[in-house]
Amino acid sequence: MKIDFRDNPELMEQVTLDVMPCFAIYSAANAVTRFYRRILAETGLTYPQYLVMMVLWETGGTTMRAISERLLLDSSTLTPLIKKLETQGLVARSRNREDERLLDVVPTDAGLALRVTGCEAAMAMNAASGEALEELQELRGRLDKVRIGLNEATARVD
Amino acid sequence: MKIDFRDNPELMEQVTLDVMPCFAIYSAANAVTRFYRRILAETGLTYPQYLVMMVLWETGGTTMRAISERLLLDSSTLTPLIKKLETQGLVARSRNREDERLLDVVPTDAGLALRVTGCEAAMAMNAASGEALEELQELRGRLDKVRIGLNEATARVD
DNA sequence: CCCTATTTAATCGTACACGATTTAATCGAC
DNA sequence: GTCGATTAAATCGTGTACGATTAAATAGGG
Repeated sequence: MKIDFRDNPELMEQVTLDVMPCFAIYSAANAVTRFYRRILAETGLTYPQYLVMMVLWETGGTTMRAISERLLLDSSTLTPLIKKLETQGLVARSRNREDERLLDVVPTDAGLALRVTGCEAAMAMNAASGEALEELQELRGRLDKVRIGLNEATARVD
Repeated sequence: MKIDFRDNPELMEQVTLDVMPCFAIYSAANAVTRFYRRILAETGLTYPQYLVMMVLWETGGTTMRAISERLLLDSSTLTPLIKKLETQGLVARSRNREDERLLDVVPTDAGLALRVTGCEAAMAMNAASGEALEELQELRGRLDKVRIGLNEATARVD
């Protein structure tokens, strides 16, 4: 099963972008953020900002640590992003009373008010994909498995 | 089939990150670039740079315009990226003789030499995903359909 | 042939991602 | 309790993505 491309250089021609699932994932992700850019324009949210708001809508407010675990993004990505949400008046940031290391992030009324548009955006993206909801859920399940496999393989090297 | 969340606010609770295929795509794409960061470290390539090299390995050299169409990335992303590949000695950039608007991009010997490692990286990513090749191809097909649907929907607004 | 419309790269500004490092708070073994 | 280890955010540097704009080259109708 192990292929040595050095011994069979002609096999390299079989490895093309067209058959690489990683490129399909990468390219679909770019298409997702492009799509949401349009549909979220009225809210002023970018797609990653929208994901943070999703977590806050679901939880009603939580810590940056929890957002980081949920979205698999680290503090160096989330800190400036959440600060921007704060300046837009959509969230409030404050240190946690019990543990001052933690940052509480809570949606404001203005932030909560965007939830309707947010839900409509999610439905619009499902519709635009041209796939049935059932197929999309199957796709989602497979992607989750791939993501877990890749992240475990990446972590294993540490 | 059309849902008005304003009339049924309780339905918004059904719209969660867990069921959103867009988040699965986005998050899997982050996992892909994280995984390749490790495996491509020895080549000094980032994942997007690797994709450009894939196009050059397949074509033997082409124009920026063709790379842009193949990868669905525009010149504002590709120009600095390909300039970096040039300073790393992996590609040569030159204006096309027939049409001076076009930029020819050709792999150097050093660039061609990375192809073996590049093919091994693609195989490693397939293995790390934990899915069979057949499943990965099915996944790829579905993602292609979703990407096309999303990009058409995004373009339709123009 | 000329002049406008189109096409292609490049440039600029904004916003992610993430590795590496720093700082401050908490934990825990003793 | 104290101090070294751990944890959480923030900071910094590098490298994408992409909309908007610019500059240069080509195409094409009169």
